[in-house]
Amino acid sequence: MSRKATIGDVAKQAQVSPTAVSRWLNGGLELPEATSARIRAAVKALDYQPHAQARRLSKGKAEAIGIVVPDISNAFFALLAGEAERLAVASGYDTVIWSSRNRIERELACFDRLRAGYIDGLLLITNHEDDGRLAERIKAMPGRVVIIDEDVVGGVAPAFFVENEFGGYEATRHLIDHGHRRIAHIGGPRGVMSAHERALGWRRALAEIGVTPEPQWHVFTEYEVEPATRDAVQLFAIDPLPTAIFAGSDAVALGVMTQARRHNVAIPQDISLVGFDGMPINDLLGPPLTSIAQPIDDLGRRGAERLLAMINGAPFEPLRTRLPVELVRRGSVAAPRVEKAPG
Amino acid sequence: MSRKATIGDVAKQAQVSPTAVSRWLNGGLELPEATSARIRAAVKALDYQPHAQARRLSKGKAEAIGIVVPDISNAFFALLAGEAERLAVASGYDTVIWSSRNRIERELACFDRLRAGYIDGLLLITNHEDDGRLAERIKAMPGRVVIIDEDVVGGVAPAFFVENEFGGYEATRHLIDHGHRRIAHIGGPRGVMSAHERALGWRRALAEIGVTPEPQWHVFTEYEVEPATRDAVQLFAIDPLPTAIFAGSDAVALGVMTQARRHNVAIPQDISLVGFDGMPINDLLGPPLTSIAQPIDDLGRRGAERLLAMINGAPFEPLRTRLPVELVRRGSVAAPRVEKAPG
DNA sequence: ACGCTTTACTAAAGCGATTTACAAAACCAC
DNA sequence: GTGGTTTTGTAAATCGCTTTAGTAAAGCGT
Repeated sequence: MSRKATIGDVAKQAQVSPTAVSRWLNGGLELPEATSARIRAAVKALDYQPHAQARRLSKGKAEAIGIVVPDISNAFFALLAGEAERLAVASGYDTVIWSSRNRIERELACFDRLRAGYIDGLLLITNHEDDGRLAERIKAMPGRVVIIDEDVVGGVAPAFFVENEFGGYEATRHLIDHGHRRIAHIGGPRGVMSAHERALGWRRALAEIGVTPEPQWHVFTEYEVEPATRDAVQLFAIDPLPTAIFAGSDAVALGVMTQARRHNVAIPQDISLVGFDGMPINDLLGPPLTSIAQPIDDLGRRGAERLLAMINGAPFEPLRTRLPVELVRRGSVAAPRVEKAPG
Repeated sequence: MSRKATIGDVAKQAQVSPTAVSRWLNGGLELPEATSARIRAAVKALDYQPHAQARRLSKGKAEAIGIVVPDISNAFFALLAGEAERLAVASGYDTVIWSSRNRIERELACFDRLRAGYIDGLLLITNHEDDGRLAERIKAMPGRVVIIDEDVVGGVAPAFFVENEFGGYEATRHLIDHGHRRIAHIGGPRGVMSAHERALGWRRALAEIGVTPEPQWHVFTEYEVEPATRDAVQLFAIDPLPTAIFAGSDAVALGVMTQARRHNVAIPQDISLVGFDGMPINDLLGPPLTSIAQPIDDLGRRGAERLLAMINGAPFEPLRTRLPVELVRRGSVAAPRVEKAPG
């Protein structure tokens, strides 16, 4: 079994110099048909393919971008990453998807790969509060990073978020419109922008009807099914039970649904529920989950677009873009069984 | 803004040769404490990190593996890839996840990356019938490819599958045990091993009770929600309606559930349903989906394990390993409303 | 037939590491 | 103080490709 063919082998077989082969292949050299034909034939015969590392070392570009997601087995992130990847591939870039498991060390490792030239740019999707290290790395690589979905405080980079506050407001407003007043909220962790903003929207809607949420109405958890399932228990310990719950993400809503089932609480008969994300599967849940839909595709696509543009020389402007959200009505909201008369 | 530090910069600062730095960093050189301290200091001061492409070119290894999945936004593959990635990372390997969108050209492109030295090995998860090209590529890279979940006919490589036939049998048997006899099957595409085997199990169970399925009882689709939703229509056109359906995957079952809803058919009251995969979310569907659970974690883990072992010199043995499946009872199966007396 | 432009290439210098082969200095035994 | 060994390194080749700078030959106008 012979070694892989190099550009030298091709050159020899085509009776030209390696330079000629390289330049011809990369489109920088016009050659008479006879010569190109010989090169073409040699490439074909030897099944030549440039060595990726060598090519990249030489060019000083990796022609690849990285996408960091907290957890690739979370459907939301898988969708997001999938969309970003689709765009990158269409632009001729390789895509490396990393699952950080929400551990900052893993995220920092991705920045190392960026610095190491393994990738040209990074699409960062994080899920937790930064201790300053992420922001610092981002600052160190201007024009190489785009932030999606969740903020990194002090991270100077283009960013694409959704209208979290408005989404929280809409979700709560929707519940209020059905007659609810005792509306609890289980959302993402403290110190995380999206969680904070969604909770603000929830508070604002409640404030509009003169309701001040009691402290235990607000439960903090993570944006994943398992922690949410664990923490959702607290909701069912509130006395009197809330008549509705606004969950900070669909994964969190899944956790609430699991606990509701365990506590023999029927949704929406006993408690109404609104999620946030608008995952396609919501339609098929029992009951179908009403949710604030994010433009997941756009988020991934526009993030990747911006990153590629910057890599290819577009000016570095750390703009923050907000994308709209939309309430999608399904089956998890109904009027409350019995609602106290307002104080 | 200064250029990234190279090994030469470190060497200069530490007053030694680049060779010394390289060898010391890679553990090949014992140095007196004074010298190592200088190198350590220089590395720290310059925030030195070896250039990935250069290192890889030099070493002739990429220290990375690739994982090809049909669609990363499909939860089953996301879970599988996530688990394989976890293991690879734990072994110090980078992981590149590619979404092939089930297009063979995209899969072949991954083989090109393997040949190009961009990765050291490939974990192949495919979903469709091969036209011979995949098998050929696999053969050309012995010891570099491991196949998971779905066969590539003629692909000579270690492979990890599940007990598809037994799973199909169990699923159908479970329905039969509830009194069903008119059991339809909507499964994966023609020419795909898992689909074929699961259907065989279905036929065997039916044969045991003397039932020969009519041709229209067997619907072919793809293992994705959207095509399955489209094709599931055929099931609801069968007259008389089957009392139960065995879906070839949970995604397919989701499609069936969608159509059932549209046709006003209640699961499990009007029709019972069994899926295949055992996705965690099945618990939260309406109704919770009874399904044949695959050991997804094991599939990913053992595949990655084998691949890494081979990359590191373990002998190449193209063994096919079968992993067990297990029926998980949830809420989508009930006794039929009315069952015809046996012929 | 001379100079100028165009055509059709090539030599050689990188890219940033690793690795092999070798050497100066220090140490040690006798 | 001589020969051998160990310690502490280094010079230079190498990986496979790209790219800059340049040249020989052909074509062309006059």
